[in-house]
Amino acid sequence: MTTPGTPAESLGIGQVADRTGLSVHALRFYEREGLLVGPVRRTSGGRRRYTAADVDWLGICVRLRESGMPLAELKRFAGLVREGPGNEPERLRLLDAHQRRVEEQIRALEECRSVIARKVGIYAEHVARGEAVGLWDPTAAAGGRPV
Amino acid sequence: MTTPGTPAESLGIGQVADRTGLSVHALRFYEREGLLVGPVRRTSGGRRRYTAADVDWLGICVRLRESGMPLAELKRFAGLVREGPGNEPERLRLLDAHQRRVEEQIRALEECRSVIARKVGIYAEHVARGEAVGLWDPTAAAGGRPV
DNA sequence: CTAGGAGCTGGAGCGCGGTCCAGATCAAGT
DNA sequence: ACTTGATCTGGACCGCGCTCCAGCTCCTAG
Repeated sequence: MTTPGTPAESLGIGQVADRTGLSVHALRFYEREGLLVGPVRRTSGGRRRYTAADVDWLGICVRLRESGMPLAELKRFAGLVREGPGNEPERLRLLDAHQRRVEEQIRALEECRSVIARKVGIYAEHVARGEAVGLWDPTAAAGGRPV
Repeated sequence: MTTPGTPAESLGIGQVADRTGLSVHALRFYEREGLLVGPVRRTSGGRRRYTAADVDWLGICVRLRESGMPLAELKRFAGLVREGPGNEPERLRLLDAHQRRVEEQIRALEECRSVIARKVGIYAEHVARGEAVGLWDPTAAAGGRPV
């Protein structure tokens, strides 16, 4: 698809920031921290030029981060990829473990949601009743928890 | 031992820590930060005694925190509850807004999960069939499959 | 009575994940 | 040439949410 070494296909840091949702600060930070698979190419003037592959990788980084992977682990993953073929089982273990954590997170969030939804329901009812009656009556304990 | 022979209706900070999953440090911190609805009762010796209502409230705090509510907002909520009846609509708005954020989080996580699951699938396939074959060369990134 | 563990306070410190600043350089438009 | 804006580097700094420390007190078990 892309002719190797074609500079026209590369993006500046600002454009990459736009596309990935990361700030330019974060992009430089990630690079410094070794979260990228390869070194970012530079123009003669020293500006970063990101390839499509760089952007793809950053997209993955964003997903992994969004789902709670710590930078340290992301760094480990980047390291494995950087090493090249041979460690796929390890990459798989890492991703798979993360996936399980994500599933657990979703489960936990759903539980939170249902707890909150119940509270919302209670308040909605109180509010509806209060507005129907006019004002809430502080003396009415209403037989429920105030929370 | 671990369990002081204390009256049933109130709990020491350690017991509350056990029941809520918060550390004793966190419990004292939350109190200092005004995240509790009322002041915690004390023994004559100055030790905290938590009521069931305190523990209930802390349970809610834990859920809200787990689902990403910042302490500042939790504090605001605590403040509203502390004020007593009259501000239910505001409490409702707060909880409802949070609930929506939680739902958005779940959505985002599910998207991440599916992206990750796809990667896991790819790696699983590679690992299953590729132990003997050279898989993918990171240096030949141009035009190659993304990681 | 004594020992040892749980709890107290105020305040310092920490890990994470960036964010921001200063001061310089590069690149593009007019 | 000049201006404007994007980008560069190294390092300082920040917000959040706790966590830990020192030094002391309380309280119960043996």
